[in-house]
Amino acid sequence: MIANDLLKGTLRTIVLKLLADNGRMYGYEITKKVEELSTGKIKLTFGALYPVLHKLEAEGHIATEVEYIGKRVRKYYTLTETGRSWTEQKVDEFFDFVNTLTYLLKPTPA
Amino acid sequence: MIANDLLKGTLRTIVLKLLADNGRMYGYEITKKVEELSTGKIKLTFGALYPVLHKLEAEGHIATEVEYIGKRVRKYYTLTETGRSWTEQKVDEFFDFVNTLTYLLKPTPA
DNA sequence: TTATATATATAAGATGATTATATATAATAA
DNA sequence: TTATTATATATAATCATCTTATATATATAA
Repeated sequence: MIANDLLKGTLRTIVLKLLADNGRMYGYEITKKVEELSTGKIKLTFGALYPVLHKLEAEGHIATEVEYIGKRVRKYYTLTETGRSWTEQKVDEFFDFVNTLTYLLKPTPA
Repeated sequence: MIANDLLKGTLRTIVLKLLADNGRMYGYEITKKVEELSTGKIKLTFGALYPVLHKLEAEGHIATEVEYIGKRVRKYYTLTETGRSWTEQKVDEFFDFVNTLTYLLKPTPA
């Protein structure tokens, strides 16, 4: 049984994987990176992103460091130990889902 | 920009594609077929399926025929003309989404 | 005759995303 | 120098979708 959250919550997986690949990142940076990597096809909205980041933090998957760029606050996020293994798991789950769906949507049986 | 409904609403796409491949089907049959094709990995719930079927019908993508098996009612669904082209579009959109996400989640850059 | 499978349907509740709004600094163009 | 755009985070209202629970009824197998 595929985790239902996968059907909706790909956002979490994307955020986690970006942090796994790029070390530490801040929210705004994440939206830019996703837009860049997807050649504009995916644009994360802040109303979705920040709640997800706060939730991941509350769950212990990511940790924060606050930095000041001039007078402007910037919150950097990094994966925790548990966050790292959880990311792998989530990415695997996603590809499992894709394989299943690809099979369902590709063939044209009798 | 990838359609946001894709991130959530793969259920609609699955239902449409099954109807495209198998001609006419009824609700219960669809759940069984999805379970079979996904080797038990995806189990559609009726609380999700029937509202989707009703919505697709209201939108003109599918049409119904009622049949009686003994005394039991069975509602067969078939794609309409617009439903058929819409299905193609939805399936294409899904694979576009998969390609983008695969790129996002696969590489491990610097 | 009792449990399971077939068959459809809706309502309550949870979750997740969009849109709107708020606040503030920094950089660039007019 | 002033207006606009980019940077940066955050929350609330709203909407769509999915899960869980519930209701109803027939057919079949143990």
